[in-house]
Amino acid sequence: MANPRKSTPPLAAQPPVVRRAAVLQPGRSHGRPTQATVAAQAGVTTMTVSRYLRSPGLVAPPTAARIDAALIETGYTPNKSAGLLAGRRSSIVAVIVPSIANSIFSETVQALSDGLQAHELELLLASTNYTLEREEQQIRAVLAWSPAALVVTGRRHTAAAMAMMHQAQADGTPVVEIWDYEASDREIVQIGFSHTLVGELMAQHLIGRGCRDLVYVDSAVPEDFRAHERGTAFAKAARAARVPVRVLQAPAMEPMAAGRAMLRQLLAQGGQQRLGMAFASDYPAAGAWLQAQDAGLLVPGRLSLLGFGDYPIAAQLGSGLSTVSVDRRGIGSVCARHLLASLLSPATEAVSPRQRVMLPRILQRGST
Amino acid sequence: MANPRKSTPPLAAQPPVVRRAAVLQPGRSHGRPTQATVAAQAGVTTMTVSRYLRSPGLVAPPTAARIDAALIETGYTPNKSAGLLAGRRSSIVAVIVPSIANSIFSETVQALSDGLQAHELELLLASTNYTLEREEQQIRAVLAWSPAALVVTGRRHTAAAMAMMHQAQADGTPVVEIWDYEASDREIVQIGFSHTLVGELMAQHLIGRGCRDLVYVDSAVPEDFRAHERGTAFAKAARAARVPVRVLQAPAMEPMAAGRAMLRQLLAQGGQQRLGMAFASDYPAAGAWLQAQDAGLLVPGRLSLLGFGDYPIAAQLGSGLSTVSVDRRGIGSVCARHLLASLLSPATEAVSPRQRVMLPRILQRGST
DNA sequence: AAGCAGGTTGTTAGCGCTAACATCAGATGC
DNA sequence: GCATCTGATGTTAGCGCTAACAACCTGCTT
Repeated sequence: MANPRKSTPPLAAQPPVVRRAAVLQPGRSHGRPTQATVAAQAGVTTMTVSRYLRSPGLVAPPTAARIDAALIETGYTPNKSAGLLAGRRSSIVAVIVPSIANSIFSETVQALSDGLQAHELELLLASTNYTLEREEQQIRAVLAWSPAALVVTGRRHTAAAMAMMHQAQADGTPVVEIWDYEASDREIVQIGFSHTLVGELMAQHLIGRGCRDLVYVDSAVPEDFRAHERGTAFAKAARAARVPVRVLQAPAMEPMAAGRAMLRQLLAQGGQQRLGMAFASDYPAAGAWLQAQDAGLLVPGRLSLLGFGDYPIAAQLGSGLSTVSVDRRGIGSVCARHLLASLLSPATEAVSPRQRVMLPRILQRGST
Repeated sequence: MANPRKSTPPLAAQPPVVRRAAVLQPGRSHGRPTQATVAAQAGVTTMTVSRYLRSPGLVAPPTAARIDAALIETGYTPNKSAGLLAGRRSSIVAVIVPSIANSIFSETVQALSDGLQAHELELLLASTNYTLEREEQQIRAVLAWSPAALVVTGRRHTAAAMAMMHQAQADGTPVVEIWDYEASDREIVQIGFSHTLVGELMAQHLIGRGCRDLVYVDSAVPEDFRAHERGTAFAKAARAARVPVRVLQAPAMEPMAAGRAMLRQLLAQGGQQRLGMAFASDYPAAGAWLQAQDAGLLVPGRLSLLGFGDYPIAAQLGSGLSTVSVDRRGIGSVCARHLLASLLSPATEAVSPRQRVMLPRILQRGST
């Protein structure tokens, strides 16, 4: 835990935001109606209002009706901060992903959200922009809201982040890592698939389709460890099969444009063999596909293209872009099930390890 | 002189990994270290710890050092709920968008987030999945967290949602509608552009490029009001120019596939004129582009295609897909600036109406 | 020497809500 | 008729933190 602020701008001690009703009672009150307002209106105590809101069955029908009327009349909005503070039961599940925009995670998040919604759990979503440092910050930030559970992406974190995760788990907050599944001695639950396996499958597929010159176009993002891991496994598998292989990093530009650029660059270098290119995602693969088409290159005769992720675009390109399909939604829904189970009965592990491993699958289409 | 009167090191006494003892003190405490834990450790009162955390300059250096050490040793995590409750000062900006996954909004959200980050404001993001009812629920839900500001998408809402927005605004919480800008008598600040104008521009562009048979392929989502609005304006402008026009709803399938399907359907119907198709987004337009290519159709000779949004894919397709460029990031950053201004000085409106209107722009590429 | 400014820390009193228990009717049993 | 139970509501005491102000230190006037 680092200290919150290092350098001290002595006068800049101003709070970032002042949100107060302009002129109010001497009291510190918000101005908004509270349970006390409702209670007064309905002629009961706040406890009865609270009780009615959280378990209406315990309140006598006539009283309930009065409270109901008062709720509407006052326009009461609950104050979750107060509820959380007093009740010590959180309705928040904190989820930290590398990127919100990236649709590869958004489907998982959607599935997770769907699975939790029925149980009145809300999602607190944060993104790290693919940096571990920012992830650490975000974990710290979301923990300040005392979430009921914490979900992070991948199994690589800063030491401080790991410490917080373990601390949270020790305090009884379920912690889950998604989008990865690799043997480890840690006690954090993983839900995902093996990126090593994906890399191997990709290499095997391209070799099986007759490629004798392999290239893995790696993600340009330094901290996209999962993409790198697929690349490493890809290269290893290729070498094991005695097929020449290169791992090249995509240029740091828009992914489809990067795919185009990579193919141009490779073609400029010449080479006789049937070239097999595997990509860190479908987008650069699609870019390369379009580039190949513009260049009049025979796909898959001269060039085979294999993407990753099974994004919609892969199915739309001509005879289709081969890709690796992973159960993005599955990760989210299994995660939801796991969390619900462990929140309801902390002792048991309701979702078995077997259910937490997803199996990646090669989707062969026209490009290989 | 850190003098621990309370000789209870609460953390050291805990065994390494135990699921939060059910056998804790009779108290209702969480178990996690609080400011009181830190204060005891540092030999000061909680107030001094609180003070140090929020304005370090007010604490004497030696004390600050002791507190710093205590913070690290205890592994203190702040409790935002308690802080919010006591301080009545929120660091949350609630943002409600139709879809998180949809990259059209994610860039705006990203820009907004970037703009707020420097001021220690966090984003509470919620999505409506394009239904007004769900939007109302989400507004209700986020208001329970007493956000410092509320940002919603578009200008159509349920009556109850509108009531909550106005109530919030009356209570001093800035409320902003993004992604739309149309004259109205309400007092909610809008930041965006006129979708009517976009529709007109699209029609004019296609007509200008010689199309004499126009089609607007509308969004399949019933509550994507902004797409419908563009379509309505498109049709109106075409009729004004005495050019035949149809507005067709895309089939409810994956957007690119829907674009393909629409073009197939139109071609099956025949027609001699130069066809001009405008789409609700670049994705179906890209689908149609791919379909046209597969069918060997002359673009833009026989068929002109015009997308919306200027997504990356538009630039990648052959000689490019013409589209409408809107300043997605701009909406977010102007919104951030506006919120910061009105949070700091609620009275003034720092961002002028002129700055809040974005101008859509036709981006002509190879497809028209 | 008393007074005073300015910096540093402590005290008190909540914020809005809820757990745990207490209370008090009316209904039931014998 | 009295003890007992059940159901409905109230009372008390916080949750962890912070606003407001009080108290206490220097060091320096006057």
